[in-house]
Amino acid sequence: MPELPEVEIVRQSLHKKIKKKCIQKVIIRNRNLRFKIPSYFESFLKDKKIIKISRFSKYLIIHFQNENYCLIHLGMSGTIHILNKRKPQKFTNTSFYHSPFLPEKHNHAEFVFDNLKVIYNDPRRFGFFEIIKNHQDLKKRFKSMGPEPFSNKFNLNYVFNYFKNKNKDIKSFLLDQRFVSGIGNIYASEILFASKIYPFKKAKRLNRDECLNVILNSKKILQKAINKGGSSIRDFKDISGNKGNFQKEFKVYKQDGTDCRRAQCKGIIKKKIISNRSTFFCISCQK
DNA sequence: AAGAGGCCCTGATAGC
DNA sequence: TGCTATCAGGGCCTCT
Repeated sequence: MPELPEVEIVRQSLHKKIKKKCIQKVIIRNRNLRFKIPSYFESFLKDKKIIKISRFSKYLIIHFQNENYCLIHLGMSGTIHILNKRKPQKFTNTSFYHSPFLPEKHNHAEFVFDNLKVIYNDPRRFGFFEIIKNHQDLKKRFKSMGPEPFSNKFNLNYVFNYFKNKNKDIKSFLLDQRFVSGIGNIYASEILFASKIYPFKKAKRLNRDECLNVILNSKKILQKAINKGGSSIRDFKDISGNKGNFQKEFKVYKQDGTDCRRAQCKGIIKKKIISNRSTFFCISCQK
C-alpha cells in the first residue's frame, strides 16, 4: 500500500484527528508484526499526550511530550482507520460507530482516545511499531537512510557522486532507502518513465542531465501524488475511507501492453522483473 | 564493499 | 466450479 505519498496522506489526516489528545488505552491483539511488539508497549503509551504526527520517508512519527516517540511503518498492507465514539445510549455501554471500511480481520492494534479510536490493520504483518525514548535516538534511527526526494540534500552532486562506480541498475537504487528515502515500486517506474531512462541502465552510466531528471521528476511526481491524495491500488484509503486519485495518472505502472503515453512515441509499455519487483517501462523512449 | 537473492506473511486474482 | 500458482505498494538478512 504505502509509499511516501500515501504515508503523507495518512499523516495529514491522523494529525488532524489526534493531535493534542491523550491515549487512554492501547489494545494489542497480535504482537507478531514485522518486529514483535514489546510487552511494555501498552503501558508506555497509556496517558501519553500527542503533540503532533510527522513523517520521515515511509515512517509515521508520533511525537509525545518529553521526547518520546512512536514510529509506525505500514509495510506492504498496513492501513489505519478511525472510529468515532457514539454518544452513550440508554441501557447500553458506550460504543463506536461502525465503519464500512474497517476490515473484519487483522486489526492488530487499537489506540483509544476520548471520542475516537485509531485501529491498525495489516494482513501481511510486514509493518511494525517502534518506541523511541529521546531525540538523539530518533536522529540515530534514520541516520543510515538517504535523504527524502524533497530534501535539498537530494541534489545533483549527491546523486552523481553516489552513482559513480555503482554497477547496479538505476531502478534498484530508487528503491534503495540508503540512497533515497520514500520512493517505492510504483513511483520508481513512474519516475524513470518521466526521465526517459531505461530501468536496467547501470547507475554509473547516467550522465549529469539524466541524474538531474531523476531528481526533478522524483520531487515532481511524489508531490503530485500527495496533491492527488496518493494512489489507491488494491484498497489504499485515507483513515476516513477516502480514495486517492494518483492511480489514474499512472503512465507505466501496471500499464503493460498499452501504448506509450508520450506524444509521438510509438512504443509499448512492458513489464520486467528487477531485483524481484515488477518494473514497467516503454520499450522505445526509455534509453 | 557491493551486489544478488531469499525471506517474512496473507489474500486476491489469473490460469488451467 | 474449484483447484493451484503467482503476485502484491517493503525492508531486512545472508552469502559471495
